[in-house]
Amino acid sequence: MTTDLTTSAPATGPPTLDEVALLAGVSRATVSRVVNESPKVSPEARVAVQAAIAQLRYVPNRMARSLVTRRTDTIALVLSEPNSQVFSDPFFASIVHGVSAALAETELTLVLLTARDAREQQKIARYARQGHVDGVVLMSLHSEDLLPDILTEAGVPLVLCGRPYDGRSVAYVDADNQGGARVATEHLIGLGRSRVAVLTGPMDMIAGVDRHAGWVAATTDAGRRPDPALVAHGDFTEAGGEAAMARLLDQAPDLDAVFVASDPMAVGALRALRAAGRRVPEDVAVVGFDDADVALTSDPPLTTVAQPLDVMTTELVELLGRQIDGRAEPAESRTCPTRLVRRASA
Amino acid sequence: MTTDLTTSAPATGPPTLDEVALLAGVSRATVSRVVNESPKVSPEARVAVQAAIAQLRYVPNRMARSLVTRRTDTIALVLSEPNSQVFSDPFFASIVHGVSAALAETELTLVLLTARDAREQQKIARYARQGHVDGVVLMSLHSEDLLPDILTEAGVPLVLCGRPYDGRSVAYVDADNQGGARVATEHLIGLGRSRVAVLTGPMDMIAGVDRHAGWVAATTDAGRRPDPALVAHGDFTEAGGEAAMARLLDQAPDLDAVFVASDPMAVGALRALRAAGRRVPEDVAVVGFDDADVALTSDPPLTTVAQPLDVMTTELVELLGRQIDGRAEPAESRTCPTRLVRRASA
DNA sequence: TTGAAAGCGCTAACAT
DNA sequence: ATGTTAGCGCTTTCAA
Repeated sequence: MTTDLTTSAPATGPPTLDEVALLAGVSRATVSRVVNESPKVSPEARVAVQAAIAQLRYVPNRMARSLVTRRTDTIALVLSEPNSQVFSDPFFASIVHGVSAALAETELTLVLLTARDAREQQKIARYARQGHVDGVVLMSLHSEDLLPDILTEAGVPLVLCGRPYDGRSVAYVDADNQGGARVATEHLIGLGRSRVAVLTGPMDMIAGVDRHAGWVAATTDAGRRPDPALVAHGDFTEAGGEAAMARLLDQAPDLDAVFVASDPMAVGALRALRAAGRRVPEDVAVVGFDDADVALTSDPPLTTVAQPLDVMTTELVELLGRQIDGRAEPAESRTCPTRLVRRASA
Repeated sequence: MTTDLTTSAPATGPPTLDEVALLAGVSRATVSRVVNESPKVSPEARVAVQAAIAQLRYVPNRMARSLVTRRTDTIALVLSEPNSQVFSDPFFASIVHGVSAALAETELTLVLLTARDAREQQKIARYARQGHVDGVVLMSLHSEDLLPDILTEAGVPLVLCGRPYDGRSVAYVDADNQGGARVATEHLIGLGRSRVAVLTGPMDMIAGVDRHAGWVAATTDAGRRPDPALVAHGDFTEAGGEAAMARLLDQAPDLDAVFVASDPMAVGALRALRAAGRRVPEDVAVVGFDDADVALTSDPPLTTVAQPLDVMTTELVELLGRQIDGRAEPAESRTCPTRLVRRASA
């Protein structure tokens, strides 16, 4: 099954650099230069090579190339989360969309990897260590994740989407959750509301913690005591928001404003408020937190804290790129500002 | 920057086979045999090599291996669909979950790729042609997709998830949509209903076409004329289902049963029925089509046609595996039977 | 500007 | 059972 090199016998598999070189009447090196757009090639040679490439439908073998360049030109976006329905999370979908949009201009390819359990995490770690990707963007939503350590220790360029729960030294990009929550709360206070509640997320997610902290800070700064009765935790879902809002109304019937720390929860909260006969915003002013880069299509339209998802995804690939190129400070991170988007209601 | 081969100087990058061999006091070939679990290795050698591997934290370089084996041990699941919110589609999420579960037992890795436009399709085609993956499972929901042709023509093993719209000769795995729709309709007719409507999907999706065809077949077989007034098309979404149901009630106020061709649409349809003051199932009997392998948690619970997603995903990887190993008939395909799951209501 | 030659890290005959 | 050897397809000095 040895290929006869002396004849121009039809190739066994896909065409190689040598076959192109043969057809174009130049050397391998010249073909390589053309493929890699080196300027040091004569126009005639270039044309001949390009013709040969087209004729043979030549595509460079990335494995062979990677072997020498040590680059794969692909980065992984890994979703480390046991719950498989995270796909349905609009925030996740938006991040995927943003990152791949940021990569669209590039020659880089994005591969999506999911790790539902420790075993799959190991598999991904192996995949990365084996040199399949140049770097990884990790969306890890909870605290007990092995991947950051494994990857860092293995020297795989890594940027987290979302600040790590513990203060570990890893590069990350996050929205300014605390600042956003603070602005939202201040807005509500500025509206003259006296009992401003917060419907925050689970406290094992940093976003939940930070958004709660922002409410506490704004409340304290206004010279008020952060009343525990004004706090309820949802799970960032619509149903969770509805239940938590009901609890809040129970704990503090006199509340006249609420900052809801995610937009699905806000939809649920509005439903609970309606069910309780409270009017929005006359009776209760509501500010939401936009997790999905989508204007909240609620009824009534809500003022929201918007996350700059486009900025975040851009920073994500920018930072990862710097790490890959070796021109990044250790654990260089970004916290992207949010902004308050005022809509009709409050 | 040349590595000094005469000394055991600390390696520049990750450890290589040679370094392991040196440390274990054997040859490269023996290390390779241990790594690849060849039986032709003495216990002593094996132990020594394993120790060296552990000590050096050696991980084989997949690029180098692929270059010679011509295998990457990774397959791609590509989602070819312009609408980026497909991620939210529970059917898609279920397929991803099922395929990766089927692969969990294997050494194969699954990478997810998305193609929102022609440009991204080309990028993916290139990615596959460059030898990054051993094969691809393609979820292409609409008809005008370039990828099947490009990949087939490039000789990339390919299995479609869902029957291709045109009768092209490609391997695919699909649910028996027509059979399922037929059974659902027959069930409704068997219930004694005389005006059985259908709320089907868009006709540029084969699933929509097939499910509609099943309704037509069952209706005709029952000696009835398929009344156009009893047909409405949704877009497989909840909102689309609600709107289409409203249209249906408008076109045929006398309908007393409806087969709804997707479960999100069924949820919407129930809402529309409720809004119109129709009672389910007394007034209108409803059968849904379960796209997400999730028991419909509707109110009231609905009898549904269940797709065997676990079977489908298993077949998907099985078929692709056969193609990769070169032991598959050309365009060998599977149509997986559905079954009717009766619940309280109808 | 071009070509010749030396590998990248690994597997797979082929010897031994 | 083990080592030696020859590449896989490509990039990249180094000469010419």
